[in-house]
Amino acid sequence: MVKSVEVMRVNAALNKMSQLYRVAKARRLGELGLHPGQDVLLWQLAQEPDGITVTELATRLGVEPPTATRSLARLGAGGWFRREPVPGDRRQVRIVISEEGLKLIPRIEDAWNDLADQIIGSATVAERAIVLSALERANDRLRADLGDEAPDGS
Amino acid sequence: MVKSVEVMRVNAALNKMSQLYRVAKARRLGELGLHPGQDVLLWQLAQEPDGITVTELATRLGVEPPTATRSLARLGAGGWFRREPVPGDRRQVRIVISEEGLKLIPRIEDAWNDLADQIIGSATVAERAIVLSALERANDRLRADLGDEAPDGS
DNA sequence: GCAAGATCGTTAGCTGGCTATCCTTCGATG
DNA sequence: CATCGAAGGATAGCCAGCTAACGATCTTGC
Repeated sequence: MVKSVEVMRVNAALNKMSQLYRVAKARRLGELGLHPGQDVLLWQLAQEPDGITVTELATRLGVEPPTATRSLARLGAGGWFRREPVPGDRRQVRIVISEEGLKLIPRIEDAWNDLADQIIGSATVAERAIVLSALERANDRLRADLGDEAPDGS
Repeated sequence: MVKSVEVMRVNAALNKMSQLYRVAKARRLGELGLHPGQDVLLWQLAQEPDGITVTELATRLGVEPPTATRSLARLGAGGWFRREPVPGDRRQVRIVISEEGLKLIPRIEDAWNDLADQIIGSATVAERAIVLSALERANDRLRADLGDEAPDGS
């Protein structure tokens, strides 16, 4: 078991990080007319030019299907994607990113770049490697603890 | 500027961490009849036996006052705190934790311990030091970027 | 002493996460 | 071929974060 003082600091740091990261991202994305979460959604759509189903999208986002449905509903007004029926299965719908949506991708990636640089840019190469591996290992353990196996999507 | 591949991994890891940490915490807190966020709120109240104002609470939580108001409203039904008028200023209200609320604190801290252990327990002492310092430095930079100066509360 | 500005807390309305539930459609089984 | 279970998507309701804006109160300045 880890020391208690360390635990409190880790807990505090994680809580803050969780929140600050979200707020900082919200600010950057606001300039693009996007809200937090919509960036990852669009980016995932951009990875599959032929489109993906709602459930597949939710899985890649690491989110439950209802959340994906609602995000799409909010985002729908922007015209950044279209819905196409899947031949042979009338239950499914393919979500396909539009031209307008594709244009946003580079700007989204720029925003991510800025943020990541802000967060780990001050660390040395060696430190970054340790932090990154620690982060990914922590995620693995959390995932295992939750009995979940969703790929880490974005 | 950090390399792009690294950026993607950091971004992915942070997004996931943000989410997994919250879900894992939700599970632990659910056993105590609490929702995510309410743990930190109660813990902060416990740090000041004489109570604090809503605005002060919000500041310590690193949250906006309306969020604190609503969290208190939700939590109010549980009887974990009471409201006391502030002599000399009828605008303010002191939120004071109750006996019942105080009883939850050790169990909350236990939950945090479990989580932190799950996250950084597998790292060596040296790695933990690096990760912790990197996390705190990242938070400082994010805070500075946001032009905010809220103390990191919990 | 009165008016203008600042501060405290609350309410309203937006976003996004979750679970539970329902409807439609597909598949598998009798 | 008819039914019943499984799966995809959408809906409803809960929690929590934010900004904008309001009434009440205190403080400041004239």
